[in-house]
Amino acid sequence: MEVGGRVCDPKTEEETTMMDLRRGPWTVEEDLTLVNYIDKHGEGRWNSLARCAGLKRTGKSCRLRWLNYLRPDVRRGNITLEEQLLILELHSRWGNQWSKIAQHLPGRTDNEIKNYWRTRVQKHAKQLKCDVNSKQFKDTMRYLWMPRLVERIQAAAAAANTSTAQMSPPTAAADNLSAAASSSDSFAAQVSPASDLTDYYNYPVNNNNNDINYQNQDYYQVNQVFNPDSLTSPPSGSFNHGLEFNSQWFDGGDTTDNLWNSEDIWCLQQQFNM
DNA sequence: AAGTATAACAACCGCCTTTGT
DNA sequence: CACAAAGGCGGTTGTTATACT
Repeated sequence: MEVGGRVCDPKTEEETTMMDLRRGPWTVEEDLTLVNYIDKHGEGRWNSLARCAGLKRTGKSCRLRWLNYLRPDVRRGNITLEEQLLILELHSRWGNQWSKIAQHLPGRTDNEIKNYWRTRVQKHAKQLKCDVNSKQFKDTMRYLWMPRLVERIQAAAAAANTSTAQMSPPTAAADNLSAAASSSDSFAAQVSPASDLTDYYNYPVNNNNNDINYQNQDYYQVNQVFNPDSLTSPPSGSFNHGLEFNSQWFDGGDTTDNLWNSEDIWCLQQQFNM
C-alpha cells in the first residue's frame, strides 16, 4: 500500500482500534520516531503515517505534535512585543481565527497564540472585571494597550539604533533591540526585529509619543483619543470605584504586562463606570 | 521548607469542511 | 450524488513549573 509515497503494511480499521492507543505527553522516543519518519517520508496522511511509523497514536495526535512542537521552523519562547501587537491587531480584525492569525506570525502556532490569548489577554479582562469580548475591553486594548506596545517597540528600536553604532554585526542590533525592550532577560532569547512591524504599520520611529503619526487609521485614532496629555490626573482617593486592580497590573509582573500606570487605571475606571 | 495558587503550555475532544471513492 | 475518511480548527482540559504565603 502506498501512502503519499510511503509503502507500508495495511491495517484494517478494526485492527487499529484494537491496538492500544497511547495518550498523554509524548516521549522522546515517540518524538524521534515521528521526526525520523517524516524526515524520510514527508508529512501528511496522518493516520497511515502513525500506523506505518509504528506509533501507537492517532493521526490527529501525530499531526498536532508535529505542527505544534516538532516542526523545525516552530518558534518557541516568549511572545515578543511585536508579536503581541500583531496578535492584538489581528484578533481585533478576525476574532478567534487562530490559524489565520498564526499565518502572520512565522513560526508561531495557532495553539500558542490561542494559549497566549487565554492566559494573558483574558487575564487582563478578568482583572478589569469585564468580558474579553466586550466593547469596553476591546477599546481598552485598542486605545491603551496597543499604543503602549507601539511606544515600547519604538523605545526599543531607538535604543537599538543608539547601540547599533557600537555593534558591528547586523544580527547584534536585533539582539540588542530585544534586550533593550526590557530589562528582563526573558526577551533576550526571542528576537524579532522591530523594523518588521514598523514597516507593517508604517510608523516613524520617534521617541516623542505625542508626535507619532500613525499611517494606520486605527492608530491615528488611538493618538487622537488617547493622547496621554489629554488625560487629567485622577482625583485623590478615587481608585476603587468599581474596578479592582491587581498590583501586578501596573506595578509588577513581567515587562509585557507592565504597560499601565495610575492615569490609565483612572481613565479606565471613568470609562467602565459610565 | 511545605503547601497553595496561579500561569504557561501541551494535548485531547468534538465539530465542521474537504477530499476521495 | 452519497458516504466515509481525513484534515483542520477552535474550545477545553490536564499537567507541570513557578510564584507566593
